[in-house]
Amino acid sequence: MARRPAVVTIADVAARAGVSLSTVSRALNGNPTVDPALAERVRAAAAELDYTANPWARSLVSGRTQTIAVVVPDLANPTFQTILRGLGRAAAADDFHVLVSDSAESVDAERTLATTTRRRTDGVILCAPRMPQPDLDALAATLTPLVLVNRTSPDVASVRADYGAALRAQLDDLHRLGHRRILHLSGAPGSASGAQRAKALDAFTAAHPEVDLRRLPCGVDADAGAAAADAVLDSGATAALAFNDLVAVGLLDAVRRRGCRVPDDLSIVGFDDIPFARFTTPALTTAAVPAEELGRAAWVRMRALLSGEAPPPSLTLVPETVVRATTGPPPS
Amino acid sequence: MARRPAVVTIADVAARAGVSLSTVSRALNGNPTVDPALAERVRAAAAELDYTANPWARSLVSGRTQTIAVVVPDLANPTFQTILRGLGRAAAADDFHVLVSDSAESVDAERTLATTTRRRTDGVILCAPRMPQPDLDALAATLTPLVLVNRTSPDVASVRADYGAALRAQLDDLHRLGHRRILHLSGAPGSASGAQRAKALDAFTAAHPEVDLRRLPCGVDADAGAAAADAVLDSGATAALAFNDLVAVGLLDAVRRRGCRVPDDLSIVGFDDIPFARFTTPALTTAAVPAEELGRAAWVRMRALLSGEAPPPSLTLVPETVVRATTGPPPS
DNA sequence: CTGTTAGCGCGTTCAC
DNA sequence: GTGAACGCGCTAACAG
Repeated sequence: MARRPAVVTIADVAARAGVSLSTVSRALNGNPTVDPALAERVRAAAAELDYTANPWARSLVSGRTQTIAVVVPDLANPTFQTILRGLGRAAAADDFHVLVSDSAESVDAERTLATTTRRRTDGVILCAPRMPQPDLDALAATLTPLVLVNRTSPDVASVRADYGAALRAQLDDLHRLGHRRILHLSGAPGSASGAQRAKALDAFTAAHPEVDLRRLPCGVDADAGAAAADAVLDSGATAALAFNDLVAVGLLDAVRRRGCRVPDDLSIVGFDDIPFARFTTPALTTAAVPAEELGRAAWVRMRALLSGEAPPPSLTLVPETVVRATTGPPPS
Repeated sequence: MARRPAVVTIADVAARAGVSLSTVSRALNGNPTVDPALAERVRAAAAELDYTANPWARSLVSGRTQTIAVVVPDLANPTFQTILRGLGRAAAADDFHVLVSDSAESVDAERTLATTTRRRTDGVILCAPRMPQPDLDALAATLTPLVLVNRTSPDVASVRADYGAALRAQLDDLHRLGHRRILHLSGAPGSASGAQRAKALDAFTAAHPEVDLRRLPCGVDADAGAAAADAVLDSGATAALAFNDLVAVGLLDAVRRRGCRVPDDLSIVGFDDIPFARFTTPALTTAAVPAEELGRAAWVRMRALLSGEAPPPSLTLVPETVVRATTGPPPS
């Protein structure tokens, strides 16, 4: 049984202003074909009654909700938090609301959530780093408007960071410092950025046969980084590149507890530049993924899509290397 | 002009199953007065057509949206992120959606957002740490169902951490260690938890006249903590209690850069136990606010409210002190 | 320029 | 047990 809250409807406003429903609707929606005097009277009545159009009724007829859906794998990940924040604030500035869902790292949930939340919103912005490409393409075909974050699919608007380019820069920096035994903590298998990075790794190996560049499968959080500490130390590598800052932080802490000096004994490089990267000891060298900017850019594309315009071209930002204090020359 | 996407409606299902609209509606809503065989036929038809009821039409008639609104001051704050995560996952488990808004630390925006998002959802969960109590009470009177996080108001469901009790415990620990000159970095003025803490500070001062306990106004983020470093060092205090871990982290980093040894020269205590607190150097002593649990508990109360039940009593969790390595005896 | 009318897609009384 | 009809609150055609 519906609790029907006693709210004021357009009929109340019409009665108070002494006009018809349509006039109220037109006046409040800024339709220019209304007599300015009447429009003013309507606005006054609406204000006195504290009237706001029922969003569901409005959506039912207009097909629009002023709301977008955002799907992320895990709200505990600083990068997604930051993307969400940038996105949310940008959308709010355009009077749009944001429906978030956290897929708990489940690709199935991502697919389901994207579809179900689409039904209650005007479009979806999807972060699905580990969804297989064919699945993503198939999903994208059924989902519009859609903006992808850190993924691409044919004819789909997207914004992404160039993980490959940034990794290349990090490798070059390490090489320039003299490192010849480098370990890459590769994160969970199957991620899209992981593929970009694998390519960069391959290219680097081809270009620098003198470098022993190995990969170590690994998780994506601080615990995973800590768990990898022994393997990293045993590997004899002089530098470790972490999948992200969380992994780097966990690794840094764990190796230091084992008496390893960073960067004297081991250089550590993160990825993302989360807010805390500045505050590790030593401060973490990393690549700054402009997550807030990605969020804003995703909104800009969604907004264009919603107004039927062609969205700005897909955006690729290359994370800038920020050298702090966890990197240095290899031990001699 | 409404883009009317070609979606299947209840009428399509009815036609396919060879029954009336009402039967489809009843069958799909589990109304027991439908012939089981018919119900099955309807479900089959719905499945084949991949039918889902239009949520806006459903909301329009039922008055329910399966969505709740969450308003937070800043999505960049780890505590709110964690609350949101716990809340979101709990709500999702009950098939509810979450509409988030970030007020950008503006009390005005909090008020507005709470009201406007209420109209598109079934209830709101409000984190408004700095809204003056009279304003909060007034807002609460117009907003139902409502669950407050870290605030209370007469007859309003709420979940909170007991900042006073936790601060008391921290002060006792410091006193037991021998500290007699203690500085409290009090955060932005006007926050509710700030008031609780002020009381705890007053009580401690009354009970321990031998202790020089001072307060230093301060912001709520790492930059604020860093900015307070000189003042803290000049004060001659042997221990500093930060408003939250962000402030503590900023302070810790800044004093160490100035050559101050922590905890030998200065003990630092945080508040919240954000994920990163384990990874500072030294690891941060703090009070663990169970943010994820608060989020879950907020949802449990909202769910009760939504089903017309009396919500569980207001919850007050006392953050547990977690002693790590930034605290020790004062310098002798 | 304004009022009347007809849906938007669904849940839910009512009769049958 | 099932179907027809109404109405949720609003916008957009259509007259006037």
